[in-house]
Amino acid sequence: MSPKPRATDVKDRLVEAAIRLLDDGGPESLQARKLAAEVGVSTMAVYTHFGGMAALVDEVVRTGFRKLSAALAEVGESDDPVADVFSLARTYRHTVAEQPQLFAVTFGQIAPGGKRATLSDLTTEAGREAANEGLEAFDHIVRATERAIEAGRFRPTDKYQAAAQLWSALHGFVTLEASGHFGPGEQGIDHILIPLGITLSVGLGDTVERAGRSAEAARAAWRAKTRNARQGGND
Amino acid sequence: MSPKPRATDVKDRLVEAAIRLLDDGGPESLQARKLAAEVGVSTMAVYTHFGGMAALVDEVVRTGFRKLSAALAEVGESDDPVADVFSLARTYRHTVAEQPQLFAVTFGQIAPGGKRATLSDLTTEAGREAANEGLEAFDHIVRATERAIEAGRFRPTDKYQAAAQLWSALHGFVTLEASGHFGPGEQGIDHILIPLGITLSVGLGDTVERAGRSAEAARAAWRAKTRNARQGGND
DNA sequence: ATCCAGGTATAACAGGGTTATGAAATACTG
DNA sequence: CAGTATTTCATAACCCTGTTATACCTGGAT
Repeated sequence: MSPKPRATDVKDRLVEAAIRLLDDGGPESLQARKLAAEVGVSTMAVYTHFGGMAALVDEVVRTGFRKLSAALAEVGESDDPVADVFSLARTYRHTVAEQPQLFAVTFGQIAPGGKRATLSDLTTEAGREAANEGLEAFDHIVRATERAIEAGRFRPTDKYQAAAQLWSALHGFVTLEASGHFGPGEQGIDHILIPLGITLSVGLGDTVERAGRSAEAARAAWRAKTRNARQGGND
Repeated sequence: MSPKPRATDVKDRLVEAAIRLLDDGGPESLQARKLAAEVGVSTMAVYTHFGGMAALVDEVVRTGFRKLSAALAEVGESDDPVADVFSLARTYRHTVAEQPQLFAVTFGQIAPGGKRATLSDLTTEAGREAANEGLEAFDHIVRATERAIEAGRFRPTDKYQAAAQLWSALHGFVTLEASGHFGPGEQGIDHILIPLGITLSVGLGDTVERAGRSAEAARAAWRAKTRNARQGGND
């Protein structure tokens, strides 16, 4: 079945190098020749392993969604589902802000070579898997929303509909922030994202006081987590 | 001062042709040679009038923001500012959905050739003007928010902060819808966008009943407008 | 009539993705 | 163990796209 798997990790190394080039030099650096030079192979590797640059980019997109989904999975579930929503928002925003170039590609917004990525016209296998990973990321928001409804914090409504509202708002903020609105640095979080979360929570049925306390709890949890991460040394 | 203004409208025709190519064939169709063929000139025209494809794309971006701003300006101001917010949302969504390729470029999300457009690294004059036009579009939301606060519908808060929340949510919905989530057609409007607007209005201080009535008023106004547009024949 | 300045076409160059081809390396087969 | 098939990879070319160098042409100024 496998006559010559001489260096099978070339495929993975190509994807890793692609993300590295992307982070460093933006989409214009994501070129077959640079990629090959980075890994130490010829450009043919791109075609034997992926079939072309488009499919390799699909794989990069898939990796982005997987990273996002993994980051959201790490948030876990506390006994305050609304605080969990705020934690998911902070994590979503942080993950994207850390690798803006990767996620610009991931969200189908930039595509090296000028291709569009409408999720409907995903042809490659990796592209379809990427769409699934994206839904998986969304599912974390759905579950937190469901628990908020069950806990009586949100009015009983369709959980997907409510989660889609939260996702829209969160994604819009992250996108606009990444595009340079809301100024540089982290000021957009306190000035817009957290107030936006409170507005939505209240609009979905929570009280201003409880939503505010949940936002504060999520902020404390976030500080503790980043402090541990810095002490721990990784990331 | 003007030695040979033989066909000065070439510049405008290039931008028009660029948008046409974009709408029809996506960003990959936006090429200097196709553009020149479409207008009936040589590729040199791109360089004498713009200096390169990048500057031409900046001009396309500027046109997109101007269209958006003009569409929002047409909404006008009624005596129900919250209904105006809903009307702005419908208009924003409709304008983008009508020319998804154009606005994918406009929002700096796709850039033919794989360039990024972070608003911070806009070098050309057209790029800076585009950013201003974008702020102008945002200003329509700010003004409606301001009137909602003055009318006592929204709690007194910073109008920019509240408007940024509305903008994030609206932009996020439009972006995700354009990427293919929320399914095809217009179902996302009733299922997500309008409920999202009600959620935000309530969260910002309005009552559920009044927000719902404003949403309904905006829907009626929208139907009347589209009916007139169809009868009128244009668009 | 002559000169000059700017727009234009032509043709070449540069740098991307892609492909044809052959060599090298491994697993299966006898 | 020899041979064969199959997969990976390097080389070199090909095509397409943005860009540029150059000469021409046009229209107004002198």
